Amino acid sequence: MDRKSLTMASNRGPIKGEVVTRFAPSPTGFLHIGGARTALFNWLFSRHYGGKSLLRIEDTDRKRSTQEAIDAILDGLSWLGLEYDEEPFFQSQRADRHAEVAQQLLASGHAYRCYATPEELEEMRAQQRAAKQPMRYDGRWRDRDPSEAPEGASFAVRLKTPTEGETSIDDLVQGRVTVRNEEIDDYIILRADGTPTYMLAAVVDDHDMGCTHIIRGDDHLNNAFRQLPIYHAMNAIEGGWDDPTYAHIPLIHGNDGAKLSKRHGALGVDAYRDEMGILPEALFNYLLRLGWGHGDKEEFTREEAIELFSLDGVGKSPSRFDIKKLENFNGHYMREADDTRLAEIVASRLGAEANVDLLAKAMPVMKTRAKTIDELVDGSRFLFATRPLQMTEKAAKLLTDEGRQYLFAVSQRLKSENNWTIEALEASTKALAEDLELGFGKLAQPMRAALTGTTTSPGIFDVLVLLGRDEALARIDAQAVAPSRD
RNA sequence: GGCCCCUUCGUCUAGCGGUUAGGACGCGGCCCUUUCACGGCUGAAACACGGGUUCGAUUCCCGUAGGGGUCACCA
Repeated sequence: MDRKSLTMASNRGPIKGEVVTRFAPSPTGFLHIGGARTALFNWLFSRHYGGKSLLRIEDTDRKRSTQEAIDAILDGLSWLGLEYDEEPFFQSQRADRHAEVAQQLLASGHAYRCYATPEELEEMRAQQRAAKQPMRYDGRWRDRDPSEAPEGASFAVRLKTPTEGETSIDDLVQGRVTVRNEEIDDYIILRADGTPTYMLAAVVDDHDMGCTHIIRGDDHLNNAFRQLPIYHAMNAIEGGWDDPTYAHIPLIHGNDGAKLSKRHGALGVDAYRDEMGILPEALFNYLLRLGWGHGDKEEFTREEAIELFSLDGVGKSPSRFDIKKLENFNGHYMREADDTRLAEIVASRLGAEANVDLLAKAMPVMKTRAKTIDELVDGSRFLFATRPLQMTEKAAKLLTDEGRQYLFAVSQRLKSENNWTIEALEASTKALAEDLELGFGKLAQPMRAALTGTTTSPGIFDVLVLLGRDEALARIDAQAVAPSRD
């Protein structure tokens, strides 16, 4: 089956094994939320059809590309579990190939030399701007005879794009989109210094990598109409350059509806992992649901996502990033997560004093009380606190004279309790409350303060058992005061 | 400014001519309860506006308004 019938079959889905997608970030910064979702959709799409997922680093802007950014992107992708079927391609290593295609285009008359200087072009745009005319290259060198070229002047190579008619794409997300060809100017494919521009490099790489589907942000929608003429020209020259199928997914906006920028929480995925304590499966699920839906279903495992994902479930309107919902997913996945795994993550943040075994034991009662790893870490600190405990303001208020006297009574009672289990401790503490004719809370809150230094914690008997008899009694005794005689 | 795209509760979304417009997050209430959570129940909350087409429009078409994207020898 050739590419054409593949495209035509797109509403029923491509044929298994023939799909090749790519994620093509430019390494000028971390992997942000929008890029991560684009990567996710590409990956899911090709996995769904049993195709190939490729990765291409668009590092042709050497000034802005950094190794740190490349590492951060690779790291973020693997953390999310998006693995690729081949080693990453580096666009900068393919400049010769790009130039080669530019020469083919030039030799065949699909491109031409433009001797206009940057200053000259800037002036042209200024005039267009002033006259409120569309700003585009006016084709001043398009039909000039090569003999008119200034002696020894440098030139850029421009693509000779069609001037009449119109071009339509059947975008898998946007539907049919049509643009008049006159809107597309003759843009530069090879700079005066002989290096390729993005517009050329992306097309050549997509073709050479065999990409069948181009899934990217809809900020590239206009680029499709600029890139297609290269496919058409090369197809005329040597054949085999069929149009790819496009899918332009809407962008993610910040909470205020503006484009997601660094100010708006366009953090790198590493920040969600390291600073907030988000689990990869939570971000995966959240990103999946941002712009894509499948009926009422909210939670998806990786396998379900691969099974159910399709581009016609992707909406056309931009969506806003909502940290609350991400946190909700995170809480959900933490509750499902393996206790030892969570304990290890928490321990690595707590440092030397942490004990993974104790954390793992505590995790069942800790993790229902946290939405992020950060909260889990904070909630776990009391386990490793040293006496005298730091009291929060609220906890200190609980330790009134009365409260301290209750603690004394509790201490007396628990010291005679040899069976240090939740059930036994609960039975004797509640019996004490009855003896004293007190509500159980009157005893529990001062205990919580004395044992944890805070007013919120897991159930008080869980705390008692987790700390162990000696430490628990020591903490209570540290705050207890014997009732005065009078 | 030209071109392109978008518009269902505050947010993410379901809906694909006839529904009491559904779910989730968040928010309020109740239950559970030793705190905080979790969990359960429950409540408030939306089809941007104006024209058509149609027996009937959230759904199809055209405008208006609002929002977004893009117009480099950046990617």
